[in-house]
Amino acid sequence: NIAAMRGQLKSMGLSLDWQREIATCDPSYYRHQQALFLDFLKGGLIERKISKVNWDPEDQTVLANEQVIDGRGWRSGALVEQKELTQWFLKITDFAEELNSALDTLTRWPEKVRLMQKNWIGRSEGLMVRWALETATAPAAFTELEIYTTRPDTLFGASFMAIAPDHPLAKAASTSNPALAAFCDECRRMGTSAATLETTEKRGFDTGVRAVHPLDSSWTVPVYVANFVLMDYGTGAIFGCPSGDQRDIEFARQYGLPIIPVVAPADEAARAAALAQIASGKAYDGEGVMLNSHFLDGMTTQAAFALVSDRLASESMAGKPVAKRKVNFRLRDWGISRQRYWGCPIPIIHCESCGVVPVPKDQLPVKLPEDVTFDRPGNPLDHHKTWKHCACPSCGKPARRETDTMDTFADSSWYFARFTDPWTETAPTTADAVNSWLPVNQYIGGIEHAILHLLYARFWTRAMKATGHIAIDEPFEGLFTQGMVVHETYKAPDGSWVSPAEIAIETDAHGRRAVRLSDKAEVTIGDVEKMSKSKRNTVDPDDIIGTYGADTARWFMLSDSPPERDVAWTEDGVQGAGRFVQRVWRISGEIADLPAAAHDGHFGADSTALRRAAHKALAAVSEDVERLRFNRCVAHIYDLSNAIMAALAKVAPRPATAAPDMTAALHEAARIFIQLLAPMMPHLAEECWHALGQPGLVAQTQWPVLDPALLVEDTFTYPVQINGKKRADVTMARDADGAAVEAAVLADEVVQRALDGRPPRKIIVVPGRIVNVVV
RNA sequence: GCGGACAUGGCGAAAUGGUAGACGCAAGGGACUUAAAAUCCCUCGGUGGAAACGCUGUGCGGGUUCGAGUCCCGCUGUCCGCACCA
Repeated sequence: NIAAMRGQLKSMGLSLDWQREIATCDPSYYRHQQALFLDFLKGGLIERKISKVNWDPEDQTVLANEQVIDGRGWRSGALVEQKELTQWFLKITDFAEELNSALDTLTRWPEKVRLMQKNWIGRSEGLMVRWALETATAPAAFTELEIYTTRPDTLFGASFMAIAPDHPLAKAASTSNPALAAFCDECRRMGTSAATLETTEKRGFDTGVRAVHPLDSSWTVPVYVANFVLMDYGTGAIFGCPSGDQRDIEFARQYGLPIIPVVAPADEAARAAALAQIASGKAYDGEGVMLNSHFLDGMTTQAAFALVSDRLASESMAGKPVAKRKVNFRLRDWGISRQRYWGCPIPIIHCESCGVVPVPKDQLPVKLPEDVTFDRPGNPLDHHKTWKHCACPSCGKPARRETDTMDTFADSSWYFARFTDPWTETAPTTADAVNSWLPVNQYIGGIEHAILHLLYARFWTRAMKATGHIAIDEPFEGLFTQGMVVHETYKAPDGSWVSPAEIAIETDAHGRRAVRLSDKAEVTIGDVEKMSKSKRNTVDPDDIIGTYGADTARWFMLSDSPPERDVAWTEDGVQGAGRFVQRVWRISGEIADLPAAAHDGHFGADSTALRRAAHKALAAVSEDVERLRFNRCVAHIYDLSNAIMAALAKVAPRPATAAPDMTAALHEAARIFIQLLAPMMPHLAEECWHALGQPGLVAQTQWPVLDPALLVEDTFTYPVQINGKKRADVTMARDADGAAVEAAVLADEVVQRALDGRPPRKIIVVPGRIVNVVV
């Protein structure tokens, strides 16, 4: 099946879950993923480092931040521990700059996705500044404190320094200060969930350490440990400029620290407003002109930024520059270690004497044991009696396998590359195949993959390039994010959710009511929401296919909404699609039954009108299908269906005597009709194609050839506006010139009445479009 | 808090700055039928009118334009992403 899939990859998209499933069913896939891991490790793209995680001691699992429910760090009754784990990290941050800047080259990606990735990568330009510490106040061996700031221009507004509770200086100062140590502990227990952050007040603890201002050695500021400073961004230390930062101003007001306005807009009124705003406790973080800033006064913020940066960079302290420019990223390295059974084993062996030893490539793949149990918390691989015990490939002594498995995002980060030559066993990819097939022309997935999957795949592709497995940077040339299928929700009187299959909808002039089938209880119709098991608003694909067929289901989904938007699954809508399926079959049958008569190639008015309709639909569908506007394709096909029905109605009373030109036109229209709908209703289309007496499969036919002459009408009916409002129609020959159109419009009765004898002030003729008369 | 998107009938939605509501669903009326289903025909933004036709209408307030659902400015609302990122 992978072989069959291969030819389609270029042109079609599959859902990520399908792709992932296909990829991981391939027994050789993990072998190559493990080989890639080892290549990445060798290439310095992977490192093993200590990371702090939320640990649920009861379930023995790592918790994601969003799983740590309440602010005190509890989850399902158990206290969440902060635990340090040694984990494997892919060094995506090494590519942060490139992953960010290359987003601009992805012109066929939705703007929204590119923006989300930009925000996620979070590039910022700033300055690293070293502040000297007053020796008498600082713990031994601490002579300076380095901070990161994006606003060096506001340095004269500094009134305090703040460091993270995990900052080395905080730890050192804690040793002689139990109260400070207690405060740091409390901060660590704080949750990091959004809800917690919103409600938590800014709190700090004065360490007693004082720092010397880099631009004025006579000026010192206190160093606090603060609960809002993050250890893993920048240096884990900041300088507080209350007038220019909302967090800092809250902190300063709480602890009675100075608030010095240093930036205000140049405009006098705006300046007063900004100063008043600061006085009332709201920071001004915009741009403007410097004040209260000594040699910077009067400069723009940009100029001050540059001057301070240059000046501090040229000054030196303890033999090194005081400051240097630094680009920082919000993006973190990708921790791929999972303490789970399901996933690709990490091909590493830990040896007491040799340390971390890669599994030799000829011993790959490291396979998961099949005799595992899930009867207790924790990682089954770790509990397995024999699996992890092995000999060190290097020294032969007893050693231990890595029991962590890879994040499954690793699997989905390169399957598209493997698919280009899935039979090769000697390497993950073969150069000719992978470089000729990739990048994927059109990728399709849900918006939920906007950041993680798509960013990881972009990174992994670059990593494979660095290790010589591929020659491209960007895996996906075009990206389309499709919507979800959503459904109404239903709630019984007792508040329980009721599934769509258990209810009946009654509709009358007063509206819609829902009743539970089992007990006739009135059911409340709720919002249309993403299908979920918990709200029971799901429909079973097997039921739909059993009742209506796959073509009906597909047709309905394509017809209802543009593909990037959610589509609401409704029983009425599916029934409508089902009726259309019947109609298509009927049309095919009726036209197939028309006697075939000799035709001389001349078409009369009625048959030409039908041919125009067919070719117009062909032109419109051809264009819209390329642009993935399937709901419009459906509308055009309905148009054509209506035109064919109308034509059929005329010949229906006596089909045996139908004019040969009309018969020919109907057959042509039917063929085009079936070919247009074949991509959306493939099964029905084949049946109809056969019924029409056409040879072979419609799927194998050439797309119909458009006759452009049929798109051009001989006449054009101009809408005539008077002062921008449509008041009349004037039908002209297609090639009538502007003057002729103008004359005809002015002669029109409605226009004459509006002009009331006066000449028009102005008349605009847009050839082939519209006429507007200004009176 | 920061960033972004969107707002059109009872509903899903159409509309390169050029006839707002294509196409479909729902609803109402009719034909066929003993009846129902299916099928076919008609009506379907609001409002006035017997009708012809008129007025009005794309969240709200302005602006640009011969002409704005579409472009610009300011609001309101909804949704999405990120979020103590210095």
